[in-house]
Amino acid sequence: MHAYRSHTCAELTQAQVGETVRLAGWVHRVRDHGGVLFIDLRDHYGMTQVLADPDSPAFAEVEKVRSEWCIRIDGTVKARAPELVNPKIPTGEIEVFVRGLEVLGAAEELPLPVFGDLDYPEETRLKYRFLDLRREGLHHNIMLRSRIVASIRRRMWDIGFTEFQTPIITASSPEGARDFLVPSRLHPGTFYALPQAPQQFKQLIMVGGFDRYFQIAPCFRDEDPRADRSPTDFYQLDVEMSFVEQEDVFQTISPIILDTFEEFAEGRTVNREIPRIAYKDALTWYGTDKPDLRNPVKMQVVSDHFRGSGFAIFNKILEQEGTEIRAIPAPTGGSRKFCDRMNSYAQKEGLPGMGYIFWREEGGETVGAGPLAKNIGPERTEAIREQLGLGLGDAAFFLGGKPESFEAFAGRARVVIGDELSIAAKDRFEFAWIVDFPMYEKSDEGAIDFSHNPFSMPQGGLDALSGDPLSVLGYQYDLACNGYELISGAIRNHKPEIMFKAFELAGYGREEVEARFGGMLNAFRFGAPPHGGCAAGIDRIVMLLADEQNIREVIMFPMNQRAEDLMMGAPSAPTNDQLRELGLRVIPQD
RNA sequence: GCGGUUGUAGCUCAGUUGGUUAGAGUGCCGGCCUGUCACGCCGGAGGUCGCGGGUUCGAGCCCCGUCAACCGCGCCA
Repeated sequence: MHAYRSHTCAELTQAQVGETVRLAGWVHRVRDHGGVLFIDLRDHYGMTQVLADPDSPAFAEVEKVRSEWCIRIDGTVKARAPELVNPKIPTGEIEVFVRGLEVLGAAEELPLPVFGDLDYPEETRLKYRFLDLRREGLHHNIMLRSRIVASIRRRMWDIGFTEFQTPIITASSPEGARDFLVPSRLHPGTFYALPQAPQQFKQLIMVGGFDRYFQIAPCFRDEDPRADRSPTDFYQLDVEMSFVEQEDVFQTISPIILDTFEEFAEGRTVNREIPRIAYKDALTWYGTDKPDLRNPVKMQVVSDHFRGSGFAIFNKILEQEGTEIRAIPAPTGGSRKFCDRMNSYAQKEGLPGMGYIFWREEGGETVGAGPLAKNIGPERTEAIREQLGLGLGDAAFFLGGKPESFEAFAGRARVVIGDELSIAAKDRFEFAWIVDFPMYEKSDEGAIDFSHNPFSMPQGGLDALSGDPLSVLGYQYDLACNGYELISGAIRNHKPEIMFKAFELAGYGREEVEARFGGMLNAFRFGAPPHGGCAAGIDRIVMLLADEQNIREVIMFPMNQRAEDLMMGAPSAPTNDQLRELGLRVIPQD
């Protein structure tokens, strides 16, 4: 007999009745009736009820075990009488009569119960992650993650991609997020950095003559976390291909994502036709570049209806350059109560307020109501209703000014409206490729800076870079799904002269670009192929498929909100010896 | 760095307008119980009400400060 088990806790059926078996696992639950005592024994695979009574030589020992002790039992498989069968578990037709017991690991009183499905504080869960991982929900999520990763990897191989590993200890990349630095012992005073992504390596792999690379790659960024963003490290499906245009990347990656989502959808539907939405349109219609398209609310520009109208506030706004009035339609939101609530929401968010019109019945007709409708009169109100495609019982909210001043709020308001009115579809995955990202943006100080990836190819190539930088679009794209950015990618800029020009517009001199990206730039001088790719957030894909709102629910050992590992005690102070060897001194913080 | 929410028994929570000895469930300890599968019944232990200060005859509750956790903003090419 094996030292620990002959079967798993999910394996035994009536076929083994009468056999002597050995099981090992954790005590999930004890039910002690004095004369007979039941234990639900749990392992990774499932649950088996074991029992003992005074006829068992191990009875006295079995009476002592408590929740979450790790034990091994020897016993005989018994069929349960029909009325005693437990249909809730696969092993419910049998039970094991215990004749021998070995305690493999006793447990103290638990800081976190494994049994049951109550919610517990994040702090406790993270500190005792090993207990939380025993619980059904998290255990299931982690297994799901593993299956999703395996599925993606198989799919990538199936269409001719190969996986390569890239360095973890590497050079700092000056753009983008904060680096995690690693001090060099051999070269005191210098530092390696952990890669924010294998970006430059995967491009060098293409220059190296390989094609269709992928990697489930760890990425390291020293930024503050969010519910959908892990601090310190996370995983990406990193992809790069040679001799491709943007459309080739879409055609290659879309099926991978769609098929993976369908495989794990469990009844949820997946939109197979992925729309392409220009970045600019996404901001206008949804107020964000990662719209949740399950929400039917689509904002529209309605400036013309207010130009020269009786509504002085918007009139005045429209006199200024670059201003717009936009409407957020709110189907079924046509009550004063709801409109007022949204108006105060806007005020809470720091805006002066949101004008609104709602349509109600008056003398057998659908008429627009509310102060704004009074101001602009019935004709304009009706024209707005027609443009927005609204009707009786609906409402619309209005925001005015320079789009960048209210766009982000409009996006949030759209989500709140969708939630409050319960008009967003559930049980769906709605994807959209967001395309035509601008190459540059104006910083708060007015300087021109890269708005996204500086390694992207500008649409129109070198010629496009001689005009207004702010109007240059890049071959750069995101895949949005249900309000999350799942994928980000680009066709890369593989021509040194275009790269110098692109960086020059953002204020980087030739020497600086040479110093910072010399490795990659040099490679582009020796026959670089046109190439492009993308990176998909593994953690977010799993989060969506696991129907979780927080990324920690799909990461085995996550950091807390302050990037601390409460279980391992990271970060921690180095020893003086370590510091001396590295030539470092810690400056005390105030 | 800023804003919001939360902090009471090992765990999950309740605690009225500021008023006697701060409660419940669960877990733990002891006792009873031979068919439970959230077993049941009886008893017991277990509290710096996050911490510090203030107001008050009296503070878990009100005020100020502070710490921690989470969510959001900034940040995240």
